[in-house]
Amino acid sequence: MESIYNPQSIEQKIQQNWTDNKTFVAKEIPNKEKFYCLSMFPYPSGRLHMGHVRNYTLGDVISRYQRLQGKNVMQPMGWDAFGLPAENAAIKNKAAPAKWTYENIDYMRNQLKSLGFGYDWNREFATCKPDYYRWEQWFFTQLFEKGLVYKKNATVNWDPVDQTVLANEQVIDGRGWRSGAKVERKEIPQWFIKITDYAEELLNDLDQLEDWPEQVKTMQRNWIGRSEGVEMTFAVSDSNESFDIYTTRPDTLMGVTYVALAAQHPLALKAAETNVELATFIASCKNNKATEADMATMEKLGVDTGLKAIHPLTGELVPVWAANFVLMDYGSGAVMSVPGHDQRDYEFATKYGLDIKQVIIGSEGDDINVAAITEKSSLINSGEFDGLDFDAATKAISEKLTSSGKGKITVNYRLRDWGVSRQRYWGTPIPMLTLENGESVPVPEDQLPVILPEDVVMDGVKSPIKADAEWAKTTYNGQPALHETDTFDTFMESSWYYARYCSPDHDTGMLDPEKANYWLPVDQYVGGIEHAILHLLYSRFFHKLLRDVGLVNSDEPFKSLLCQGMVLAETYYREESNGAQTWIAPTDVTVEERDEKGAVTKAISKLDGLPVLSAGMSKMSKSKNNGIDPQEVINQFGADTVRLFIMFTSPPEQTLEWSDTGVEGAHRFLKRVWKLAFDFTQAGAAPALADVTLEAKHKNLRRELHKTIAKVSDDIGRRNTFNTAIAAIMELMNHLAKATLESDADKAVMKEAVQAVVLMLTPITPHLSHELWSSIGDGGDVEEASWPVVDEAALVQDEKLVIVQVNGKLRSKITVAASASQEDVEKLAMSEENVVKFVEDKTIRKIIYVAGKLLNIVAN
RNA sequence: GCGGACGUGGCGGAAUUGGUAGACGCGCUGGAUUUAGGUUCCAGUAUUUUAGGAUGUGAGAGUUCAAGUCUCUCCGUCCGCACCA
Repeated sequence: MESIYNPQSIEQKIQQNWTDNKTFVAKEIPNKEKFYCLSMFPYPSGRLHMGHVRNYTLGDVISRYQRLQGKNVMQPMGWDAFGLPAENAAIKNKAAPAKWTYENIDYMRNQLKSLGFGYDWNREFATCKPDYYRWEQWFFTQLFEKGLVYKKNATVNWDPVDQTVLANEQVIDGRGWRSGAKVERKEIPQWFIKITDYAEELLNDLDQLEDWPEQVKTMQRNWIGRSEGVEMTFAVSDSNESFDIYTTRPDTLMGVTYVALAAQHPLALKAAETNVELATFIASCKNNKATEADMATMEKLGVDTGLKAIHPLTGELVPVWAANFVLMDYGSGAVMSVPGHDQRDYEFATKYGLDIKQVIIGSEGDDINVAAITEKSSLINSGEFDGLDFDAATKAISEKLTSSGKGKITVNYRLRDWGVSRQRYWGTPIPMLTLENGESVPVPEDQLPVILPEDVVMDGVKSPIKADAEWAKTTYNGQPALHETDTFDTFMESSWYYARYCSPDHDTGMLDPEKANYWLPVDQYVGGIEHAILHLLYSRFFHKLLRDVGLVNSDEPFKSLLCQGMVLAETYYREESNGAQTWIAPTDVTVEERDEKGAVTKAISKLDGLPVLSAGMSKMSKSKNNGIDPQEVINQFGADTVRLFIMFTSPPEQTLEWSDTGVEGAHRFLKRVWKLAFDFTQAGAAPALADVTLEAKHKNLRRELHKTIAKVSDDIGRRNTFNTAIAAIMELMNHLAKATLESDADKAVMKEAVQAVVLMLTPITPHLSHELWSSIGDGGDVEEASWPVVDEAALVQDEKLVIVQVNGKLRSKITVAASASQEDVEKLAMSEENVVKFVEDKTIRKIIYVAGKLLNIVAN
């Protein structure tokens, strides 16, 4: 072997070896424990960024570790290939989105290969290919037949820049998640999937996901937003109209002094026909779609509709108001207002001079003249319900409403049905037809797939399949019909790709159920926290849909979930004369000075030598120009160094701060490992451990080794704390570097240790380990080797270090025989000079002994 | 406003079951090698000190023989949701 570690000369060769030997091609093997490890597939944007590298390194380390554990591992990779950036790039480059996408895929595939990830490339697919999306179209028509799909003319979020509809989830702070444009409201026909039919199950099944981060489950619970309450009907006085309201506080029903409708409520709209003030108010609400955060703090405004509603229990008349804070799409778009016991209603009532009635006893200090009493306690001023507490009152009142047919107990969800229509070109065509009579029918199965033409010209305004009037024309049962020209939300493709990997070439169905049920559920899913709600909720929903059409037999798609943190880097800028900031890439900056906190106080540009300002650490991004190109680091140090640095610097869920010196440190460590292995090969043949006599130093070294094996196995296999696993290997290396290589026993122990180090590093630095194993291994490739086993006998200590404390303070450390009794230890401790000094003029009150570990003498 | 996570050296971080606080790495200091720089190797690196110790994990209290770890109050940072009736 070479004496010097030279990653450039080995990595490519080894990657080729993996390809040639089909090392990572996975097959269903009955009676062998399977392990399906999946990292979230990338959008083919052009180049890998450091976030991808972190994500995929985590997945690869876990996969390779499980493989060494003897499991049948499947780790696939593919492309989330539909989406907006391809259209934008196409407009800019005057090329078709398909061409741009396929070129990016080719480039990024090579990048992934250069990082040495152990993917089964036979399973690769891109979601923009008809042999993938045809099954998505087929599935949608199945959902239509099952009544889980409907078309609705609805107010949607309209992104004026991207010219498309956004799902609620794609609106962030009132702006489009990609364009950042202020979202407007617009009414157009949309296709929806009834995810709300599965709300209860999506909520309840979160409880079985023991290996998901609590944070993600909490976010999903809040997003589904289940609440229990009562729905009741208020009749409108002097008319035959009525409307429903929803409340979670039926106990306060007797305190209702008015009701409030959403501005868009049908009754409000109708009343506005003869009420100019109301019409003006409704119009202003429509235009005033501020950001959601602003809305929460926005002034509560309303207008009296002039209508009177009849209280369902007392028969009293209460005024009906239209108010800007009532949401049309939650509950029924109307609320009963109890200003005495709801702070928002209280403020509204105070503002408009409406009655405030107390029906709940407050605690001491509460004053209905100052604020609403929102706690739950006993009822007053509520007639027959006086004295009841919240639960009893809720029960009694809802029973009374139910028996008189004026209300019922209901459950409400914050979750809305999933609008899947997009007015974009680069997506899966929605497989629906509009007949001449206006009826919508699914495209018959024998006419699927509806193919998206790839050879198109983007004009930047209209989708090519909308611009070409001929494209939509077709027939249905001999009658003229038109194809839907909208495409699916790209979350549709990513909602089932994990299942398609099990049988990517299956061409007679969406999935091959036998293969799908062999591999599913995914054992370990790795991806960004930004998908905590949308992608992960939709995938869970799709899995249940797949189950309900008999394609899979599990309830949940992802058994265990790991969400990696962001990658940060130093950020530098210059203040321009007009006040704008110009961001300067950290690779173009030389740091000259840091303060005692390590913050950069002086830095200059390498390009012009003039000073630049530091903005500290922030997420690697285009806008801050602080991305580090993985390719450049790979070229300089090799893939293994990048992988090691990323895994060592932070625990996986935390943010990772990029550091050039840290990368060098990781590289330095690999050079030391290489040197140790090289020196070992130069020392001559090593005899078997069984054939040598071990001295104390050998036993100590073996104990360190096996302690390390135990820790690394636990850290990687159970805790997912790769950083501490690597630290333990480094610590072991520090011991090994000091060991001599002279006697046969030296060599035998070193052989065991070097082999274990190389094996333990295999998941993290697979190229280095592969190469070293060919020189120091027992034959065969390291990918086929087994994870080192802890030798319990080597862990046994003849002597133990006992910490001696006096009154809880460390006074001495003594070494005792492992068999020593408490009495022996006490005697030894009492003979320690430093212990005697602290107890001699005191009375010993108590002695605490933790066997073989700690002795605490309590004295005063 | 609601929910969640977190707060430890110059920096990233470790301490898994309440039992030696600061593993490992970076940086820094000194030394060896070298014409020099770089590389590599060795030693040191929480604060303070009268060199015995004392202090120290955001602040304050509490429980305990023993608290970074458990309890309470407060402060701060980050993330998610946000007029949800």
